Amino acid sequence: MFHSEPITGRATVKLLSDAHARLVESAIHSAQAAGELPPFDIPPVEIRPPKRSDQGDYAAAVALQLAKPAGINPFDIANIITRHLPPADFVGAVEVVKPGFINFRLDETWLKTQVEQIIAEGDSLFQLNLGAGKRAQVEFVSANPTGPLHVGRSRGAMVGDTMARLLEAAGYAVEREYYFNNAGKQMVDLGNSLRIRYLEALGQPVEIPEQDFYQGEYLKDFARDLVAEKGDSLVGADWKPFKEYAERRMFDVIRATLKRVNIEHDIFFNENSLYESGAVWHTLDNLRERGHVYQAIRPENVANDQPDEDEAGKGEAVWFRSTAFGDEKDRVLVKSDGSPTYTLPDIAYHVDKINRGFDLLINVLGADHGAQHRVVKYGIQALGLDASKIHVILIQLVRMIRDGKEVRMSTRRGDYDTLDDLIDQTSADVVRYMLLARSPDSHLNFDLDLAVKQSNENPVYYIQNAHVRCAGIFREAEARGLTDNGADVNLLGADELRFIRKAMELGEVIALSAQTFEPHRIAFYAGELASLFHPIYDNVRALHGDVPPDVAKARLRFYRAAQVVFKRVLTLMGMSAPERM
RNA sequence: GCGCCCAUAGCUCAGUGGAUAGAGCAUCGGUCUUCGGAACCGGCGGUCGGGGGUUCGAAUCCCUCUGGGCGCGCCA
Repeated sequence: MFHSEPITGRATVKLLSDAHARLVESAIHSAQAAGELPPFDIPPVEIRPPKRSDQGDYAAAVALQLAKPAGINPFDIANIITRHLPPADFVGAVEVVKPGFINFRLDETWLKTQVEQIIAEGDSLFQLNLGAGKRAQVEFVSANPTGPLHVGRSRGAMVGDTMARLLEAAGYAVEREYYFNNAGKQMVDLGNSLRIRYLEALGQPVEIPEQDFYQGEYLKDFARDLVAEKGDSLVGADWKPFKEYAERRMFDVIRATLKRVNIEHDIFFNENSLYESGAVWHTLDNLRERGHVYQAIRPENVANDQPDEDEAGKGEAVWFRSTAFGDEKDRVLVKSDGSPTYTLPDIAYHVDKINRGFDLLINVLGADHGAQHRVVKYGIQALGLDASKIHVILIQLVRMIRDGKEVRMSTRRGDYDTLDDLIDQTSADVVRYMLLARSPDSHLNFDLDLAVKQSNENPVYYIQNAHVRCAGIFREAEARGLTDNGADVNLLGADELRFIRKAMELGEVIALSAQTFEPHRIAFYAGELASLFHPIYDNVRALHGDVPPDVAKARLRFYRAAQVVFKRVLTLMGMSAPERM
């Protein structure tokens, strides 16, 4: 039996779409109870702000959906629902329109009270409890320490960190994790590359290899420092001490770079620890016990009358029968030489994550890893664990555009555009925004020329300027000895309320982003908010013209609230909220 | 060949099966010179890649074709 609870505004209503939906559900139930609507299962009621403002602040299309199951025309259904709507202080006018839309208008008096509410919530504005008591982990960046972060990786960094911030706002306890491998051939190459640079720095004749050599300038810097520290004591050493030194320095560089864009990971997880703990082989044993593994020269389910050329000389490998879970082919877990492929420790890693008790695991990966993560999920399923906790945000690749042409990147060749370079040329805020403000599914053309421009073509400044303007008003107000203390928000006008309406959608943006794993939404919302703000700033003067003192005070109060909203939104994007520009 | 992603204004891109598809830039014209103009207002600009289908309703879901990106290792 549906129990309708009184719905009140004030401090409690943070998700207005949801609140309206509950009103409608309640109305349908009571209409059914009264016999005005026939019994039927109520579909999920979805309510959201319509595109056009003359269609209300929140609109419901349920009546259209219900026409068939109810056997009544949608316009009548809408009217019946409207009659049974329970009272709520945030609801103003309710209108039923043509085919059967129910358009809600927010109550203006209630809306005005939200100005004070926004100011009271401050930095925790629209802090939700959707994830209350739940732990989420976001794994992102996860670049091996072979070089500085380049721009391609950076997109995942911004998306991952913003996702983490939004999950925090939704109420989750969030951990940020960086997974890395320091044991592979890449790292041997890195050690050898530094060894050569070291010898070079000592003035010894060296030959720069054509292959397997990292050419970046940073290794020359490391080499100089290493000479200063150790002199020529490492001349006879192999790659190992160089690899260790390079790794440590590289992580310092990477961490410092991430710090510049307000990203700090809680945990750096070394793949190697999975070997040290035995987790890798334990995972394999578990898979074997469950019968998902077999030993063979080639996968068992391919036609074997024609052996592959490259199978020649290879012994038996250990295969994971991933086809049983929908994979297109089985995967090798252990090579014939006895060493594991990347897949096995990756599965072990995710087992480890799940065992750490997270309710939600988010992986931010580049599109080039799209196939790999599926194999991991199959592995998790094979082990009888809940793979549905794992959600992958697959990021399409970034193309750097300069002078209208694509700029190719390669970490190994050394002619990449590093994230540090990019920040130097623009700013941390510009980089964060431009890499965030795109759907992950969409390829991102990063226009270097535009990013460098500090003009109105650049949306970042437009948004931040809204915050700057609010701060400016209060600097001016202070200089004139004015305050917003004791303001009467009832004196606010329609322009200001239009902004407050939009501000009240922030909760939905946070909730939706967290539920759909689409952090880019906040970036577009920020732009919309700013484009509502600037005209108001121009038209609604607080300190200028013949504005009555009490009205001026109320407007100051409004700008106080606007500043809170912009600061919150900018912070959610990991950007600064400057007071001046 | 197979799998995943993409195709929306001149450009870069939003768009949770709903009402007349939006924004920024570019372009053309206007406001205005300040509570910091990195601003405001208006105009121009679209057969949502083509074709079928599902639905009361499709840019959105399904099929297909075309054109792009990525992936299809006993690499990581």
